[in-house]
Amino acid sequence: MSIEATLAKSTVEAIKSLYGAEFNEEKIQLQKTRKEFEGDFTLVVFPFLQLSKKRPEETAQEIGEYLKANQPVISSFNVVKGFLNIAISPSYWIELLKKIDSTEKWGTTAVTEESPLVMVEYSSPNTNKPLHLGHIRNNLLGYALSNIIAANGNKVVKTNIVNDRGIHICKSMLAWQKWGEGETPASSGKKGDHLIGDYYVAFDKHYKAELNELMEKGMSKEEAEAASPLMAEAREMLVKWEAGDKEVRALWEKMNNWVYEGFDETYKRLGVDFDKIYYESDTYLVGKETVLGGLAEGKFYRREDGSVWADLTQNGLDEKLLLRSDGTSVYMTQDIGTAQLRFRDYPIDKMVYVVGNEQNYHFQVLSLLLDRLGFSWGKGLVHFSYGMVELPEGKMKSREGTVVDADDLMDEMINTARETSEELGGKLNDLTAEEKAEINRIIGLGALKYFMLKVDARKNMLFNPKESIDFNGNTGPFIQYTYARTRSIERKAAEAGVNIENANVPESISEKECSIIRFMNEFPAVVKQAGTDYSPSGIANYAYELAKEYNQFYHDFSILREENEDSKAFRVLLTRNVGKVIKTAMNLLGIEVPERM
RNA sequence: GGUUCCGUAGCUCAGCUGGAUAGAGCAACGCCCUUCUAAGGCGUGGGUCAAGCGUUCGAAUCGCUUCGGAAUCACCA
Repeated sequence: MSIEATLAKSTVEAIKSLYGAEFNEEKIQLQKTRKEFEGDFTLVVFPFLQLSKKRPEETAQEIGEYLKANQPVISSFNVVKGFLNIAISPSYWIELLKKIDSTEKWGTTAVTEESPLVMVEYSSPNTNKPLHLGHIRNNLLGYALSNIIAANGNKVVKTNIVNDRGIHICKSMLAWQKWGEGETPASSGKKGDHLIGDYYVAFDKHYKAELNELMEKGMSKEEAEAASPLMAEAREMLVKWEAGDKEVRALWEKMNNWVYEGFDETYKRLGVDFDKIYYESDTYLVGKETVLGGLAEGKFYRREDGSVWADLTQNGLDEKLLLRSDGTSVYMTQDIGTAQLRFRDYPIDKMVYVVGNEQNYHFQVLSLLLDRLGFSWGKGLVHFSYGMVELPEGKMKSREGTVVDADDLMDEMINTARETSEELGGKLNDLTAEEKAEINRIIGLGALKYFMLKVDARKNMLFNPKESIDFNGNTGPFIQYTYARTRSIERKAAEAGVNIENANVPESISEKECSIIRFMNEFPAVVKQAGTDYSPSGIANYAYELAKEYNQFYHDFSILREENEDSKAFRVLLTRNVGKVIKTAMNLLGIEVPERM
């Protein structure tokens, strides 16, 4: 039983014994004691006043005395107004530290045969342009979330649905045909996704020019858009694609493969991966079948023009189009098809979609439709809805060239890490170039990842490219730095022959040490909370707090210079486990930690 | 207009299942490297928790209203 549960249970007994009343154990308010007061846990006694019919101070005093008499782990208590501050004896914390040390994966729950299967969809790129800052947030959140869900004892299947078909792809293809002169990633040295992205931009440029020309001739904007020969060609290409035209399909495959090679590189560098990838070119027809099946069963209805709709007015929503009058699929149809295929492939208990908050409505509808179509997990699907990444000028706009490219940003972060470590007096000078590069990569990407993950996912966040991402303060590198220090202490302790395993328990330990162990005591609850809230930021902020706590300890206490052998061993043991917990937390976020930096 | 989300220090963000004097980091200004890694530590200044009303012993946190901002409401994806 955890210490908190023990205290809560004991408090219930105290209420019963002192006031002869029952009190629901779950309603007991036990919190961490604030720094400015003495103690480890604080019991809020206001809720008991009705039962005690006494003043808060008196009530707290009585309960405190009862607890102290009945729970040997309590070393002392004090009362401030209606707050009962309870101090836990150091021996308890020492035992806990040993337990943490001997628990292989402290804070995580093992997966068993019976564990539910959770599928997490994230990333979901279009194949017509490279990944940008918004995708970075998506990928990092999705990956971290998958780790957190897995750490809470679930089987996790990470999946990616690639939007590889549609008019936008045809635009790139057409532009490449017209102006590409056979350019390939190999011939130009460009990454495949960037190459295709350039042609997507080229299409837009020519299209805009064409519209302007037509508008100068007196057409309205709408008329010009309808009359644009370039757009007509793109549409024609899409029709050919859908008809399975050999030439178009071959070009499509060739160009998409360039993009995939580019994406793979970016994913690898970001450190994310997938267990199963779906392609919309495979799923959109399945969606159509499923919708037609639903139509036959009377779940949907057909309008006079032939289009198929779902009536969601009884759910407080509108009517939703599922198939166009020409029989082609819309976005929603594809998602239904993808769901169908996934359900065939895996025994899914829960589905989590990591998709931006701009699609809240879409997922509300999808949930209802999947439920109506008989998917057991449809109703309970989770749309992990995250906020946009904004620039100081507002939203990123590809047309205005304000998009922050994912590859460029990663390059920049790693460069900055290198410059910083050189400025700091070349602290890595005894390492080989490869070792240095590896550490700078870990730090640069750590800064980026932590920056993206520490803020509440559902909020829009601001990224200022000019001010860039910090390496000081509440950052990834600070936490990594703290970890590197713990590892350094461990190495030096081993060299000095400090005997951790068989050391005696020191006679006394400091408040700070108790406080750090109390911090580690919270870790399993933090992981659990992050799992139920789907909140990587909870883990991120915890890692920072723990690192900060240890840094203060590190500064104020001699660890290896401690005279008393037992104390020295104890502090090294503490250090080792702080490192262990930091590493686990960071790995849940998908952030690597360096052995030194 | 309907729906949903957001508004906390100059800036970026924590805190939100109601609890003590609202916290970090950045930026500014002091101090600390012959001392286990200074990407660090300590200190100073900085707040009408958007505003109002309500519920309560107690509200940044819950409810209602108003004001700001964002997203969405397509035979686009």
